[in-house]
Amino acid sequence: MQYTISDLAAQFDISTRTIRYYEEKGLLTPERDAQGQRLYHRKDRARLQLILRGKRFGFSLEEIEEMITLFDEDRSGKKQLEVTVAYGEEKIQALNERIEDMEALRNEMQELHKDFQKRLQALED
Amino acid sequence: MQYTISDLAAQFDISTRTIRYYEEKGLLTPERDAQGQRLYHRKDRARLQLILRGKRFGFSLEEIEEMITLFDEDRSGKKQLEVTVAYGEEKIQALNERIEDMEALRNEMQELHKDFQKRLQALED
DNA sequence: AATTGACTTTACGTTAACGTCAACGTAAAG
DNA sequence: CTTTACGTTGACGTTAACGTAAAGTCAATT
Repeated sequence: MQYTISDLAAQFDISTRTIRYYEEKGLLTPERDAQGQRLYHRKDRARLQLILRGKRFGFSLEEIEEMITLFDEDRSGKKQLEVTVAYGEEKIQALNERIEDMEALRNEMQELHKDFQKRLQALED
Repeated sequence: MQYTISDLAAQFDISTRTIRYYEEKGLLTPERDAQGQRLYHRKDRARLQLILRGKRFGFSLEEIEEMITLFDEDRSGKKQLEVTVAYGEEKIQALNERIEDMEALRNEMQELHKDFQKRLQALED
């Protein structure tokens, strides 16, 4: 399964410029066909999806790059593996905190929402 | 309990410029003392906290403004209440989707992390 | 053969979210 | 009374993350 740049743009509802920009920044490295056109495969698509997901949580492209290259390179040496594992744990922990934080926000909003619903009920009686 | 601008800046580890910027954009409206200095109270502090929380999830200041004014104004009329309640439900739903999305990201990272741990274990035997 | 459509690169433009600097006011401390 | 610390309002600077326009390539269609 392979995609052209506008295929991906359509799928994710972003501009081709955006995709090329991610490549400029080193976040994507698609193949090229005989005419020099970009060819994206399953793996490139997954990467793009990760990028967009990260963006939705307020991570900068720089942070996202860190996160995806973290588990992407050949880290065969033991030392390298140790660093990767330790750093990965940090990142996952940070993610967990963020999730909790977001749940707190949702709960706050739900409380407020309940209040408003009550007031509406009172009016409807 | 009241705070000066640098009190808040220190508490949240942001610059005073940032706080003034949020005021420029209408997100904060602190009192002024006799000398024209900004005075922040409990409610202002809570608002700032909400703003910063929203930022961490990649919401723009414009979106954040929407969310905080949503439950902030005097919406006494039934029509107003209905609109607020309906809109609030939408926002909460969006938040929930975002939380799920974030959990998906965390799970992906955890899977990768496990792989690396296994490879490390294999080396250590 | 000419047009259409999708792609390419290069380069300048734009906006949000601040940083930074200048010039000034005020109040407390030494 | 001067210094120090903290506040104020402009106003210009900066950076990330794209938008947009120009000029060209290539393959398929008319």
